[in-house]
Amino acid sequence: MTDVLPMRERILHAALELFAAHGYEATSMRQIAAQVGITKAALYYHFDGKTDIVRAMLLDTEEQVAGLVEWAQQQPRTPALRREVLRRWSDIMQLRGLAAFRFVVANRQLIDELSPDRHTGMHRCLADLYAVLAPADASVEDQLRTRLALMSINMAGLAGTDIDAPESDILAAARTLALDLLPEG
Amino acid sequence: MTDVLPMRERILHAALELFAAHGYEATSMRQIAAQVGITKAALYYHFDGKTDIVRAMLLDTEEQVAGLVEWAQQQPRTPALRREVLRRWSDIMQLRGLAAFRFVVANRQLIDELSPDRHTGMHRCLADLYAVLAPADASVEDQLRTRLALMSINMAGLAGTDIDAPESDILAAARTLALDLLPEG
Amino acid sequence: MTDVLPMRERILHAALELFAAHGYEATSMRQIAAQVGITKAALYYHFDGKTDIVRAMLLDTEEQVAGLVEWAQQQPRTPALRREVLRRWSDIMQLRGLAAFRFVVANRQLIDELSPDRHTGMHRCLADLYAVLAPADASVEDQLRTRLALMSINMAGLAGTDIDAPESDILAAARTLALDLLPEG
Amino acid sequence: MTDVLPMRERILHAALELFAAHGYEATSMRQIAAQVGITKAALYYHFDGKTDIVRAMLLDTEEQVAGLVEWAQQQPRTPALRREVLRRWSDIMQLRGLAAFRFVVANRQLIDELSPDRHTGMHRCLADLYAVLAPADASVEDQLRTRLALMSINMAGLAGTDIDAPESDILAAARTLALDLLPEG
DNA sequence: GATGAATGAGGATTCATTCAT
DNA sequence: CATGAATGAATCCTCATTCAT
Repeated sequence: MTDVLPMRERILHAALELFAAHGYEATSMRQIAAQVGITKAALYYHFDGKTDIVRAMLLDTEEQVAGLVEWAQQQPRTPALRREVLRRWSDIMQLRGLAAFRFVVANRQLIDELSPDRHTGMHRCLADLYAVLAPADASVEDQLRTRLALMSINMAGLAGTDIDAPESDILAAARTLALDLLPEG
Repeated sequence: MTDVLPMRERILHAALELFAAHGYEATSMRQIAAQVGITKAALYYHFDGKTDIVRAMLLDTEEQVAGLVEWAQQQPRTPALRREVLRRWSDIMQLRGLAAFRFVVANRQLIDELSPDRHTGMHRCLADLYAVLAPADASVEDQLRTRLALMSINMAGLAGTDIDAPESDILAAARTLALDLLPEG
Repeated sequence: MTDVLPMRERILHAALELFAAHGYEATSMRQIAAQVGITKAALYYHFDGKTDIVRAMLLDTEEQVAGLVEWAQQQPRTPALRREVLRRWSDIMQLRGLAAFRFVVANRQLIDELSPDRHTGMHRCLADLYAVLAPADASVEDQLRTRLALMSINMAGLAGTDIDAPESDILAAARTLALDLLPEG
Repeated sequence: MTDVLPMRERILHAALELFAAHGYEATSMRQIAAQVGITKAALYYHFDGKTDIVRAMLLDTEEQVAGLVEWAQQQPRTPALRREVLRRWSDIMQLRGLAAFRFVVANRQLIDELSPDRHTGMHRCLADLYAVLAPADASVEDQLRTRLALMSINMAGLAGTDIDAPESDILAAARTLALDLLPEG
C-alpha cells in the first residue's frame, strides 16, 4: 500500500510539489529525497541528476500538450473547438494538482533554459498550440489574446490565495474569461 | 561618467538585471559584484545581504505603486480613470527597463516571502490597487479580469521573445487589451 | 591501523585537541578537517555543524559525569565516598588526555551557551555533583570549597606548563589538596 | 558629561566588557565600535589593531600586579603580608568590575599567546607573585595551593551565577578560603 | 534497488584592516 | 579626530554529484 506507486512517480510527485512551493533552485536534492523518504543516492539511481527530474516532469506535460495539439490540428476551427481546447488545457494543467499551475508560472525561466532552441521542446509545443488558436499572421493583439487566454487558466490556480472564493468558482470564471479573450478565428 | 550614479543605485541596477536574467536564487553575490566591478565585500558595505537588495528593489516599486493607489483613490471612478491607472502602471513597470517586467513575473514567490503577512508590503499595495479598479464585492470573474488586465501589461514585456513584432507595438496592444479586460465600474 | 577508529571518533579526537590548543572560536572547520585528513565537506557528513561537534564532546563527558553522580547518590556519605568521587572525577577529566582538562577550563563560556537553561545538560550534571559533595544548604564557604576542590583537579592539567614537576606528581598533589578542601559532610 | 572619559579609556572599557561576555575571538571590532558609539575606523586611530586593545588591557593589569609584587618583595614574609597581598589581588581583579574576573579566567589562552616567552609579560608577573607567596623550592602541593588561592578569588566572580548568595558574601568567603589555602611561609 | 561515505566547487556572510578625505 | 568606502582572506556551510559495496 505504501509503494503502490513506482519510485519514479513518487519522486516526480515530491519534486513537483517542492519546486512549486520553493522554486527549482531553492529546492535541494536532499529535500526531495527526504520528502520521498529515501536516500539522496537513491535519487541518482532513478534519475541522472536534478535537471533530469525537471526534464522528465516537462516531457510528461509536453507529451500531453503535443497530443492536444495533434488532435486540434485535425479539427475544423469552429468556436466549439476553441472551447474544447481550453477545457483540455485546463485539465492538463490541473493533472498533478495545484502544484503544476504554480510550477509553470514560477519557473518559466528554467523551462526556457531546458530547451534553448526555440524550435524544440516545450517552446515548439506552445507555439503549435498558439497557432491552432490564432493563425500565425494574426494581429499582435490577437496573438497576445491567445497567450493571455491560456495564462488566465493558469492564473486561476494562483489566484486562490488572493481571491476569496472556492477554487472551482475561480476556475469556472477563468474558463469563461479565456473564451472571451480568444480571438474569433 | 562611470560613477555618475551612486554605488547603491549601480548595485540595484546590476542586481535587477541579473535577477531578471537568471532568477534570484541562481544569481550569486559574486556575479553581482563582478557586474558592478567591485568586491563581494563592498556589496555588504552597501546592503545587509542578498535579501536586502531585493527588499530595496521592491520597496522602490512599492512606493511608486502606493503613490498611484493614493492618487487613484481620490479620483471619480470613470473610464478615464481606469485608462490612466493602466497607463501609469505600465510606466512603473517599465521604469527600470525590460528587466523589471521579467523580475516581477518570474519571482512572485520571492516577493511573497519577503512580505509574508498578507496585509503589508507589496501584497497590501496590490490589494489596494485591485480595489480601485474593481469593488471588493465584485464578481469572481470581474476580480480575475482586474488581475489579468495588469498581468497583460507585464506579459507584454515577456512576450517580446515570443511574438515577432516591435516592443512598442506589443505594449500598445497590451494596453488596449487591458482596457478591454477591465470591468466597467 | 589508520582507520581502526570510526570517523566520528577520529573527528572528535582531533577537534578536542585543536579546541584545547587554540580555543573553540579560533579553531576552524578547515583545520579540523586537515588534522583528520579529510575534506571539510566530510566533516559535515558526520556532524551537523561546528557546534554539533562540541555538543557531542560534551554529551560524552556529561554521560560519564551523570553516571558518577547516579552511583554516588546511592552511597552513604562517608569520607571514603568523597575520596572515591574525586578519584573518578579526575579519571573522567583525564580520559581523553590532557586536552580535556584544558578545554573544560578554557571554554566554560561555550559550555554555558550550549545548555542555556540552568536545569539541563552539563549545568544540571555539575549541580547534582556538587549536591552530592556538599548539601544544598551548606554555607557559602562550603559551596565554594566544593567547586574549588574539583577545579583543583582540573588545574593540575593546566599547571603542567607552570610548575616544574612531573605530571603525575602534580596530579597527586592536586588530589590531596582537593580532599583537604572538601567540607566534611 | 558623556565624554568625560578619554576615548582610549572608553574603548578599553567597552572591549573588556564584550571580551568578558562573548570571549575575545567572538568579539568583533564592529561590535566594539558600536558599543562605544564610534566608527570601526576610529578604533584604528586609537589602537593599532585588535590585539593592541588586549595588550593595552593586559599591560594595565600587569602594571598593577607588578606594583603589588614590587611592594610585597620588600615586606617581611609574615601572615599579615599574605593577607594583604590577597586583599590587593582581589582589588585589582575587581577594578574594572566583574568583567575583569571573567576575562582573565576565560581567555587564559590568549594571554599566553600575547607573551609567548615564559619570562616576560604577565607570565613573569604571575611567577613573581607566586614566588612572594611561596618560595620557589616549595613542595609541589604548596605551589598548587598558591595558584589555587588566587584562583579562588577569581572563581568568586564566576560563581555568582552558580551559588545562590550575594556577590559580597561570596567574595568574603573566597578570601577566607584563599587565606586557608596559602601555605604558611 | 539502495546506501553510506566522501568530494570539489561554490554559496552567503563576516572579519580585521587600510586609506583618502 | 574621525569617517565612508573598500578590500582580501577567511569564516561556516550546502550543493549536486560519484562510487564502492
